[in-house]
Amino acid sequence: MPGMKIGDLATRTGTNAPTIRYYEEIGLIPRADRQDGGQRRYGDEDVKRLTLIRRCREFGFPIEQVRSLVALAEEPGRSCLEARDLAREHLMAVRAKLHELKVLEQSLARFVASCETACAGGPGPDCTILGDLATPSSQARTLSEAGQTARRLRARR
Amino acid sequence: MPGMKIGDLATRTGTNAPTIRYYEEIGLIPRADRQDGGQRRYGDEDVKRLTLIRRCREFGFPIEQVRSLVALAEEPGRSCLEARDLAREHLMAVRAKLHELKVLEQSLARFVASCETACAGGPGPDCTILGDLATPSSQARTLSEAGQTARRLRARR
DNA sequence: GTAGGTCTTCAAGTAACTTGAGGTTCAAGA
DNA sequence: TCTTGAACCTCAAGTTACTTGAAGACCTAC
Repeated sequence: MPGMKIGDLATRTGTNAPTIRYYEEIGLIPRADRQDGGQRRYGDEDVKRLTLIRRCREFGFPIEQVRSLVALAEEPGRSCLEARDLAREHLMAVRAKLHELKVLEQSLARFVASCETACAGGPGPDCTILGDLATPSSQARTLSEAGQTARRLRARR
Repeated sequence: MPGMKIGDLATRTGTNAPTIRYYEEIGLIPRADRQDGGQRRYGDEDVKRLTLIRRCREFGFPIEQVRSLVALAEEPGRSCLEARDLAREHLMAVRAKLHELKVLEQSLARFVASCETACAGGPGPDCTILGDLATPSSQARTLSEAGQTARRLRARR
């Protein structure tokens, strides 16, 4: 009776139940306590852990990267500098993604807006505005650099 | 001699060459012109198309979603309203992601900063700050809602 | 003309889930 | 107390989106 079951944890963290079982299987989260019938029970720290995991996964950080971040979060006695460096690298990658995402957002917003005014009703023939969406970003290297970062992060386990 | 080869397109868009071949195979990009020896040649519009594709993929939009967006970008005569609606849905999803990413960025930044001051040198024992990273976001539903959106977008082909 | 880097196809491998089958558990209502 | 239906269990197979490898062809530069 203490703690929530897998379905509750799932809805609270925006994860599917099978995914949670999968994470347990690969050891990304610790094996959950079972009650008599064998059903898993979870507590608040499981919500926290899984939230962190999902947030990272949502933005393309590979499981192995997430695993090391989670490990740092769990063992507080470990080298603080190591944690900081890992977090800093993570942060840089996140910022690169943030930048790219803003570019995408602006292009889309501009597209929707011009759609609104251009073809107010019928099928407009001059709706080539999407071309704008596809222009390589100002520096023309941001995308590939973000890729680089991601790949580098992946490489170092 | 006209146009660039696959390696050039790859570096310009931050894509691997095999991925480009794969995209051609599944029909996400049109079959490239070949020169005598059978090697693919690309032009500027290929850079644009692939940039758009990669930008969308980078943020988790499934291939089939990207396919329809690209299709809209190619056929300008098509229903403008349809394009707008699709783009608008896309935009909402992007904004949700943007919000989540900002939360992640701030948590990471705060973590790095407090690491800086707390353990300026040796291994600090009180480095439990990572717990902060894992707190469910303010509304406690943002993450799952973003998931919802993504799933809905995926569902409608 | 030959060396090496880049290209070709095709097949198999990988990551991170997702879905399905077939059965068990549990809380709630009759 | 019994029963029924939703939610759980395990295990296996399927899916998406690539990635890697093998074995060979091409092409530019010396």
